[in-house]
Amino acid sequence: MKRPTIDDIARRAGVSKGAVSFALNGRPGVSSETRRRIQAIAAELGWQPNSLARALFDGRPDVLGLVVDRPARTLGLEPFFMQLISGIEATLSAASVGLLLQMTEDHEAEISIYRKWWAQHRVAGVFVVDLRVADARIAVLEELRLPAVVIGGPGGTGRLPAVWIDDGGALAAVIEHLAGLGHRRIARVAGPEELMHTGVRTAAMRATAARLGVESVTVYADYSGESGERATLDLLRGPDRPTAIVYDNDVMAVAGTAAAREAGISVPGELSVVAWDDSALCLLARPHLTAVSRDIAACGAHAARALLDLVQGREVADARQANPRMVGRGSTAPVREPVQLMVGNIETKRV
Amino acid sequence: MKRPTIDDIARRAGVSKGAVSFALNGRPGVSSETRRRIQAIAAELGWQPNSLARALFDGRPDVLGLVVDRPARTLGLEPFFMQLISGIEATLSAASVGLLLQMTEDHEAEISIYRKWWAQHRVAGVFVVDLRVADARIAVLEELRLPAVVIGGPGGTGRLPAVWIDDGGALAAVIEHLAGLGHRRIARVAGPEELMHTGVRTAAMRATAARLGVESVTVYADYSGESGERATLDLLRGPDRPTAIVYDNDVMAVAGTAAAREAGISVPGELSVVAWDDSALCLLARPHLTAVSRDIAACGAHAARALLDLVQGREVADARQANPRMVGRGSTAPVREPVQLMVGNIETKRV
DNA sequence: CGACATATATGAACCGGTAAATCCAAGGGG
DNA sequence: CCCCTTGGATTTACCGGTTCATATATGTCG
Repeated sequence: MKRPTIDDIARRAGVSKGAVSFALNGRPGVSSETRRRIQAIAAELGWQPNSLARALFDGRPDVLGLVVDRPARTLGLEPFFMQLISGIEATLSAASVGLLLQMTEDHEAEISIYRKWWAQHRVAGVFVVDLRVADARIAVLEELRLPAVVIGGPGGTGRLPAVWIDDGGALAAVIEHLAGLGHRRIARVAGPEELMHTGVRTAAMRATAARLGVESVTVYADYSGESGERATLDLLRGPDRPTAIVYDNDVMAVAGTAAAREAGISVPGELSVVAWDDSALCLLARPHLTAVSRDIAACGAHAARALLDLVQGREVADARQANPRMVGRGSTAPVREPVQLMVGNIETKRV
Repeated sequence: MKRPTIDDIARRAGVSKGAVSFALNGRPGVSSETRRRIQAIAAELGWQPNSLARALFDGRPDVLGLVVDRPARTLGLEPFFMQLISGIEATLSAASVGLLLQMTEDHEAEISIYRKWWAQHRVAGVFVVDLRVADARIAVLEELRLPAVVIGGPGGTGRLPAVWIDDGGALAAVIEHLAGLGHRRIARVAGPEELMHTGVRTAAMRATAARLGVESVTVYADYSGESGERATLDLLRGPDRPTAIVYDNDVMAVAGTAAAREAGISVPGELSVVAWDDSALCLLARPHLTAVSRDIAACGAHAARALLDLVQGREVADARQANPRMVGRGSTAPVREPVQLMVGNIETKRV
């Protein structure tokens, strides 16, 4: 099957190539009569612009790129990416812009992918995810002048526009909720320390805990179920056993909950659990997990719109997304009597 | 930053554009001395071919496409796609070929994406997943002569090469295993009936059950946790309660197991459970789920190699991937005494 | 009625590669 | 000494669009 070109249309319409281009792109230079005729022929032939020719001319393809740099092992269960991608995709496909996806397991490799994409004119811009503290990608993208939108932040994104969800506020709300239930020793099993939002949450946790006068401790894991399990058991066997644990993703929360119960610690009786990212996983676990729910797809959609704008040379401002909210379920409960009493006493004395 | 072109190199080397092209593509027509000089300059300038110009010339971009047509809701937890994509990606990125990803929630829409991709010269070929019975995509792709490799089958793929995993054999092995444990009433919570591999598994189940003289029943669900839960409860409350259930994916298996236990049915005491797709999810559940383990990433990698070959005009044969194997864990056990005795009696009488 | 603006269309250049055709000089054979 | 081959390079056309400079007609106005 041969794909029609504007030359075919021009011949059929008995006009020049240029006229066809004008007619199909809605720019002046052809009579409305001719325009209609040309459009009719184009429709009849099923003509579609050759994206390569177009992109070659204006030096920029209508494709945006996303590099995912996480071990495939932890990626599979992580609903985050699929949701993010589906949000991005919804916006891009409406704009007839493609999404180029590449996976890697190495920060340096990711940077060289950007360089390559840029040099080969493969993408007009990129989405940056999993922002790190002092992220090396930022400087490279600025140097290349490759349009980029960072999903994450705020801060640490240089001159690149950022789209983010207020993790700090959400974590504060979680701590407040737990403190309200009487918890006085709250632990958190966090994601990798080098990730920016891990730091944001840690800071928020520290501040909120201090404000409310509760103890807090953060241990770092890698988002995988095994790491969550290990971290949980360490916390539960340690000297000051927490009465509540907040997890930085739902995979670790589910694994941690199962591990705790196997160790004979009832959830939520002796331990309350809060998950981050409210995916179906939280409903697969028993009890159902209380979780922080964020609209990740909406965030992706917003980032996509921002990047489309940026590529077209428009100014783009940083944007905080709708606040996450906590969905209460069966994994959180008031602290049990003995502990509560003791704490109560202390509190009473203080008053 | 300006990206160097072969013209820049030609000027620097004091030769013509053509000479540079020959030198950099390793074709005859330049002396080895000149070739070295040109290559050195190209390396120094950090030249990379403009993929658009190249693709425009030979009418085919070095990009392959994948359309994922599943509701975003069930996609998130489905480790299948991430594993498949990561396998595909590993092969493609080694070959410097991009992967264009698009999501949709509509079979018809998927077909029009193919037409559009083809008409716009966006991809050189596509991967087809979730093969259906009498799949409408096959004819369209053949008509367009768009190179395509079907991940799924065998059969029903027309003239398109297929790469598949032997689901039928694996299901037979599972039934044999369960029958060996004494199970005589085995149910299966399957994926959507319109999917080809669902049918393959159903046929294998029926045949194996008949051969071994066990009862089998299949009910259809949609891969989501809720649907798995519902199907499980229906089976357990029905007249002939099965003593074992095989699930077509791990999400439904986990949900089903949890639902059964909540209904007071012990796993594996009163009910054995086998999951399909051995992801981390199976280890998050309690008890750990016995599962059919397939190397999905390897399958994706193979499909990618096949499609790369196909795009370059080489003949590609159908290929069955390494057989899946069953990983025994805590969710399967011999049938309990009362049932086993009863069945035993019947069997004895028959003999 | 001639000068001039306007509308409509054409032709050619360009984007950055690839490849076929052509050119040129050196070397070999008759 | 001339013809022919051959290696090494150049020229040129082409892929399929976009756009700019340039032609023609048409109409307007002084």
